[in-house]
Amino acid sequence: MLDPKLLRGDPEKVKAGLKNRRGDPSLVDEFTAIDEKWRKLTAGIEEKKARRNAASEKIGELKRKKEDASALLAEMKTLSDEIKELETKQQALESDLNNLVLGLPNLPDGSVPVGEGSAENIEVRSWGEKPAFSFKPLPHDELGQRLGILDFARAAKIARSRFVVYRGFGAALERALISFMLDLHTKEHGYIEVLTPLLVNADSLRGTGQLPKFAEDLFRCQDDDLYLIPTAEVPVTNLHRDEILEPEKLPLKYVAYTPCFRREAGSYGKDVKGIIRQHQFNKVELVKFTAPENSPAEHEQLTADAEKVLQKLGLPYRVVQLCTGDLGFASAKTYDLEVWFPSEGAYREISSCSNFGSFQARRAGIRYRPRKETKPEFVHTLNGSGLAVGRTFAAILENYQQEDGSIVIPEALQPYLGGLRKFSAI
RNA sequence: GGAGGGAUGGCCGAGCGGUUGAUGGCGGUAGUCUUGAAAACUACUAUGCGCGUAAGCGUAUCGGAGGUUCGAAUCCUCCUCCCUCCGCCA
Repeated sequence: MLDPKLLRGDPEKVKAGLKNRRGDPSLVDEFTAIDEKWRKLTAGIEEKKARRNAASEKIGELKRKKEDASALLAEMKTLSDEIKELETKQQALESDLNNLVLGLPNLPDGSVPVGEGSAENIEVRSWGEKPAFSFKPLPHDELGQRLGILDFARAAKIARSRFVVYRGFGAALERALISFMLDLHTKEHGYIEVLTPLLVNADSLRGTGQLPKFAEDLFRCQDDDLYLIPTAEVPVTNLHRDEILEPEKLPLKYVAYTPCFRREAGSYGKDVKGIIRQHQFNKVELVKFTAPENSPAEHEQLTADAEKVLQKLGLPYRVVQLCTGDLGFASAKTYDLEVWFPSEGAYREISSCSNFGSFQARRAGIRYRPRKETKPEFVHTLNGSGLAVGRTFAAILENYQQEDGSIVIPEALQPYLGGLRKFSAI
């Protein structure tokens, strides 16, 4: 959520920011118009309430002295009715204002390149050497099926399309990746591991920005009004919703493994093959709460922490900075990590590391007190995948495939697979 | 699922229609005392919103949403969460 004071104080700046990220600047004018009405109305209501409060006190006094208060009483009756009527109008304005503000995306950070879409994203750096093959490298889904470790047909039978069954070594590899990532981030990067609910309420989704705008992307349990999480960002960031954090505890760093559930509405026909785009996938997520002045540095570090996973696994990747037009709804600045897929001869997103500034903190009421005597301020929140496990699985199959159809296990992963160095179909 | 009990400020805990934003305690901050510290004592110590350059003024907030009333932390209705007992269950 944007600061209403910024919306009021510098509407032109907000409009410019919205334009850059392909938002609708006219919403700012709409806000101003409703806000002005609201303020006028509110001032009137408060003035009436002040009168009522004063009179009520007097009535109490009169009654205690057993004097007659009926004239005042009658007067206050009509005043109270007036207030009630005005408050109905006020509530309508507030709800309009609220919906409007909750629908506004975050403003891009000043350091983000202006651009229309993914074509204008900027490669920041790349790492690793793309493997050279003396044969035509196969796509991961084909490898997985040949090795008997991925089963799409049966997953579609028991659920529907865009689900997968991991079998045998496949299941073990997925589990090994999860453990490896969690160990790396907890033991070497200082994150606290959390295991959260996978179902969350609407307040949580509003806090991180998935609601109200992106309801169609979520699986919802209608009877209970709970939603399956689309990312661990939701439960982990909301861990501290409506809290005031101790400044000495910042930065607070969490890592969480969770399955993620996405309806993928509107992506029909996109990535239909393989495990790149599934309704359910595993992800290890990094989440940070920081003081505002530290968030840029923490953002760089978080990105580096995610990169470390790819480096240890020996997977070639590049870091891309998203331009203003490609930024996610809540993000002020984002780096995508893209891993190399030999079968496609292309890099594909495997992690997205974002600084949300105070956008989520304001929605979710996450604050800290810089000093004992100062007022609480909103923290900055950041998060990034460290990494998307399914896509990491796919990248390993593709990058480590051998001509005989076997898969070489990256060294860092071997301890998690009982020392296995290579997997071949049985 | 059935029967009961509860939710109040950073925390504990009073209040149960009329200066109650809310007694008291703990914690915190500042000061007095002390060579220093502890102890003791004194003062201060919630947040949102509006108006105002500011001091400040107004208003709202006692789990949430409604209602009754001139006036609600206190009464009524619905909802959520927590606790105890029974049932069921991994």
